[in-house]
Amino acid sequence: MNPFYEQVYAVVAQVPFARVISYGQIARLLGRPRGARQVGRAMRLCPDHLPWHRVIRADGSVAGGQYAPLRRAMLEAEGVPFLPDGRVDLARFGVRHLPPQSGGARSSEK
DNA sequence: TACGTGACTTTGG
DNA sequence: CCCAAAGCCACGT
Repeated sequence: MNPFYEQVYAVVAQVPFARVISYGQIARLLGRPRGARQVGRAMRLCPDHLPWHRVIRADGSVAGGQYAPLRRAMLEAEGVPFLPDGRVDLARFGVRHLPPQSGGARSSEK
């Protein structure tokens, strides 16, 4: 397997509970700002031990084609609320840097 | 080796 | 605010 894929899996595995990240975000962390699609391709392999359901689009909408609704349910089960638009509030649940802390993502503030 | 496709992102109308 | 088009990278055929 190419190192890039392993890197993608590593990042996704580091994503904490009740938190989401976008394909482009992961790609950027790996040094491939244009590799968002390749991240999606890597996710397509769907490693069972990975929280692949925490990986969504940059706009907050859930991808995954046939499994999109399933992933949405999994996220809600973790405590990630979905907006009526069918999107996640990346401003509060979008991981900015790892490890993620309450900084900016706290639901008990302002 | 070349063409087509896609779990994406960003910019323009 | 919503819709459409272009750009990019890898993999499959």
